[in-house]
Amino acid sequence: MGTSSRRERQRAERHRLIIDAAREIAESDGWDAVTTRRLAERIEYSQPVLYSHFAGKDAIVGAVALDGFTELAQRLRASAAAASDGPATVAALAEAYLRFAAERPALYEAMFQLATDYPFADPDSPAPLHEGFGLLRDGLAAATGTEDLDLRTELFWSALHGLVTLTRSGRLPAGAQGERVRLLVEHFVGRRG
Amino acid sequence: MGTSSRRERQRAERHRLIIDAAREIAESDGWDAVTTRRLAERIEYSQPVLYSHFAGKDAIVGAVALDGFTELAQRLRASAAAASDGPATVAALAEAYLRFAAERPALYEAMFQLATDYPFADPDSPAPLHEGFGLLRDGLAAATGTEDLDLRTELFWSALHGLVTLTRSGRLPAGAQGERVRLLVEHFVGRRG
DNA sequence: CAGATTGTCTAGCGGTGCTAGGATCTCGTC
DNA sequence: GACGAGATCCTAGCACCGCTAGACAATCTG
Repeated sequence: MGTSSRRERQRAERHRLIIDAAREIAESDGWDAVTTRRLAERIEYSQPVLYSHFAGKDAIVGAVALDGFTELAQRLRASAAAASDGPATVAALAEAYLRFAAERPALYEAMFQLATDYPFADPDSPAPLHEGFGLLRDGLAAATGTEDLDLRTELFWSALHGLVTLTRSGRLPAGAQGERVRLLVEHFVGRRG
Repeated sequence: MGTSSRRERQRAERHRLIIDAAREIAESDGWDAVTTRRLAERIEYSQPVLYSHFAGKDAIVGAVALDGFTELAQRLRASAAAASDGPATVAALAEAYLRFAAERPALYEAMFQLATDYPFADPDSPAPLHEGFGLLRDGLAAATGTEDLDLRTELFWSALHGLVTLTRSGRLPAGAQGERVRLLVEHFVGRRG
């Protein structure tokens, strides 16, 4: 039984190793470079071992995406905690969101383009997603009240996500992101001069 | 020379045939089902023929995407023309945009997820993209003036695009799209009651 | 030590985008 | 009308993909 607990621990370590390897390859060479053969080589096991940990490649991507949602929630939490009043919180959240997307492009891609599961509002959705949505909602509530709060949060998230994807694909010029954030916050917390 | 013009015409027809075949397969079975082998079978030629028309599969997807941008611009133009005043135009544009994305999912995917070229604001970008952006801009200008117009147009497009992708991936519940459009327009043309 | 169980690897399946090289068909010229 | 030149097209195959069956080795159990 002592041995079997060691086995379980080693298995968990290898599980983590696979996820980290996938993330590292994706961050350095893009998700196209994340193939089961390369993953196997990286973790120094053969391909079939991957399938004893995950149902398939999609599940591995999904695990990386979940890590991403955790990191995003962390960043949003920190930025909201550091802001002074309601409107400043909304601005800080937006900036933190866009900064995360810019600094972790492979992670963001896994979260929103590759792993299409994990719905937001669903009670069954993993905690980090729930928390991320909740942080945005609380920020908006502090700045603008609770009317249509869920819908406005969804809209706010949509605008942020749209900015990220359109900027990333080169559709929007990358330069004026700061100005766009300013306008975004203006539109969502009401204008004042 | 009469024969060579016929040859050119036939080549152009086959070019069109390839694009339409790709679009049809994508719309009925998804883009994963659009393979060069299936395309070749559909147009009743062998695979290499595809490569005498397009540089690769990406170029075929890009051609479908361009068709999509043309159709989107057409819809936006029609909906703007039918609207009464400025705010109504903005609402009509938003509704037309979301309706297009909902009715032509494969086309929208080609335009925004698969064919990452074609920037918006660039003067070199194809006419339909330019026109689509211009229609959104003109609608916003009629409702809200010209201050920060380009940036606000980019933001408006981002919000629409974010709504589309998050809804499509199941992240947002599909039901309340009408309410979200109402809020979106409210946020962009100013609140009144 | 023998047997059962667990863990891992080799080898291979059917699929992908893409291309080299040969066959065929059409055309202008004699 | 026969013929060489050139355009046109197809067969066959490359390297890669995600995934899996079945053989092999290591470990635990009686």
